[in-house]
Amino acid sequence: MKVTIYEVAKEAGVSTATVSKVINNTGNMREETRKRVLSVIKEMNYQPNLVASALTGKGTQTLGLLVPDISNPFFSAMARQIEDYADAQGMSVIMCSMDGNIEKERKYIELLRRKQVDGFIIASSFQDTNLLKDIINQGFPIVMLAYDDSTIEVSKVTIDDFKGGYEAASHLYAKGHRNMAIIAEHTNSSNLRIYGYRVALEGRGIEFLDENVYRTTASIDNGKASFDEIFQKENEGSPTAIFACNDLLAIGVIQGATERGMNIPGDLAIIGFDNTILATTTVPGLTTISQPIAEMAEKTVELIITEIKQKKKVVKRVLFNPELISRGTT
Amino acid sequence: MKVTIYEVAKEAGVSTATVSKVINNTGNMREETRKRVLSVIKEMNYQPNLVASALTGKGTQTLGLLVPDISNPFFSAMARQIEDYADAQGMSVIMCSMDGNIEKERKYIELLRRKQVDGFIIASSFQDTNLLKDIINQGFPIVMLAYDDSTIEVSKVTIDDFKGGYEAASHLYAKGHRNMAIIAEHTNSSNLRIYGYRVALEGRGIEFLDENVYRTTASIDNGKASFDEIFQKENEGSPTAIFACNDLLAIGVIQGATERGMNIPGDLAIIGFDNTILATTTVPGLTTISQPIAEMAEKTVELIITEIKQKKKVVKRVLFNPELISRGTT
DNA sequence: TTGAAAGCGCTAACAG
DNA sequence: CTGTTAGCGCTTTCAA
Repeated sequence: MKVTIYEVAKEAGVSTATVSKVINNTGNMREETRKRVLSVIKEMNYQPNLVASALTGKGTQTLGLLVPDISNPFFSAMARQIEDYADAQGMSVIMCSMDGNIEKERKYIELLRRKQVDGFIIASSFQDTNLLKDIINQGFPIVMLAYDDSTIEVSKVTIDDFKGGYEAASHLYAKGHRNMAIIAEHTNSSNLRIYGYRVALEGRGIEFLDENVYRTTASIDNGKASFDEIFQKENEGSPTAIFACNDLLAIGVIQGATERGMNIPGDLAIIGFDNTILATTTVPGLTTISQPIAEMAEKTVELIITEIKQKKKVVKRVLFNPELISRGTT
Repeated sequence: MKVTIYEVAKEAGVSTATVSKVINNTGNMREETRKRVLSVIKEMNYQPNLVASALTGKGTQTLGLLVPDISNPFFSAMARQIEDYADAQGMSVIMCSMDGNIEKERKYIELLRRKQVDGFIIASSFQDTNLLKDIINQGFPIVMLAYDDSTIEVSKVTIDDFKGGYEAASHLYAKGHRNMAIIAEHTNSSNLRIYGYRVALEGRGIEFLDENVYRTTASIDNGKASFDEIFQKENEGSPTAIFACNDLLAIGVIQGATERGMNIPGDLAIIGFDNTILATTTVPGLTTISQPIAEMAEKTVELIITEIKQKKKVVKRVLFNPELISRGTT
């Protein structure tokens, strides 16, 4: 049988209240008593039952992390950092991959609610924002990470997507490119990146053409498909550079270009976004826009924990700076 | 205020016992009663508190997943599958990255114990096996995934590492290589892979030399460092092929070789292990030995859940077959 | 078919 | 400084 606070109390010759106090370092008591209880705890290898403790109102010390797909290197890198910072605060994290699927979103949100998680971290995107609004109304702390939906009033930690797009375009321009295409997702952040890219180009007198924007969803295969689409218009005006809104897409482009025997960056320059591990494994290495994942994760955890502790809603926006990592593809 | 089973009971004009029965689909009752309770539940948007339910003895419906590092693509792929299969059984998973760090192992194990997880999945490796033995003795269900330590008596789901090594060597031999090196980790599974590799070579009359085995830990940088080590012996007998015991190491080798201007696979053939997403992003693609991650994850979840439900230890060993995925590096 | 009531293990007034 | 006790929200006999 598992040892409970009662056994410890009896063995130490005190009440459960006293034991509870030493566990939680609350209240005062004679040093001698504390010592004795402590030694009994150790001797019996007593492990407080956090479920019972949670039931009395002290939270579950667990966070729900909702990402599109934990097996995507960008999110797993993010998850890892979140795990570390959360753990440093005594919090565990339950991971949930949504796959952009509304049904999964509903199921997971409900499950986490029932499990009484202390807060939610929503990363990157979410389809059914009404679900989010519901839990916000129910008073659950939420922080959005790398995801900005202005209709949702919660703290948000994001990168400056506009600036990222601007820098990508500026970099390509500096390398001499005048005709470029962009492969983007159907997301808010992609839109901002496109906008930054556009402003950078127009500021340099280059016309921005909507037809040079290709939309798809993040995957290597889709990147390759977009590449094919771009280059099957066998016209003379093919772009000399492509800005992909994430590394996965950029790698698809690299693969497509390589298959066609194109030289990178000679025939085609490529720049990605996110600076995932994948950007370091290609040959040549992928030039990309880096997000400071660790700092973003740290800030996210800090915000959510603050909100949990204060037991009142806080709404802050924290914006991080993107950084261009120049490698071989440009 | 959150709505509890009491409010529901009162509103429906029944006792909490009855509400509990309809939630859990237990006991019998008039259909009309059930209907009425159900409608009140819906109308009040009642969400049963799983923490309270856990306290009464019905488990927490959560699993602890202990991996070396969730940001490593192999483990994040694994985690994703485990999450899916666990969720299908109504279980959540708390992720924990150990980093091969004994202190973290101790902390996480203790935390998960206190949180009353229903079971543990230990993936790939673990330093302090005594911790494992302790929780086994305390009756916690455990399954080991892609990790075989014969001193620990629990269910295990692994790949046939011997066969994987054997096939890697056979493949290289078939491609005409006679002088090869192997980069391995300090793990049991690496040892088995080396052994399979050795048997394959010796069976073909090739002498196996211990000096051709390089040991390190999994990372791209270490792979590159091992490559350098192999080729800095500027002797004439440099290997024409390298078998790396995982994709990360293999990619380090690709990078090292590329930097030296070597042609792959012309000057050097490379084969990895795991078939992670990284193997698809290199150019040329990395030939590697694939582990059936989805099936392994499914089996793992099945075993742990069976053990949890039966409330008694079961010890099974499930072995999966590796598969050679031939790409451009050989 | 339904309900009363005793827990599950811990916490937090409150009293002594 | 320490203990008594009433919950936290749900489940589960056992009676009725």
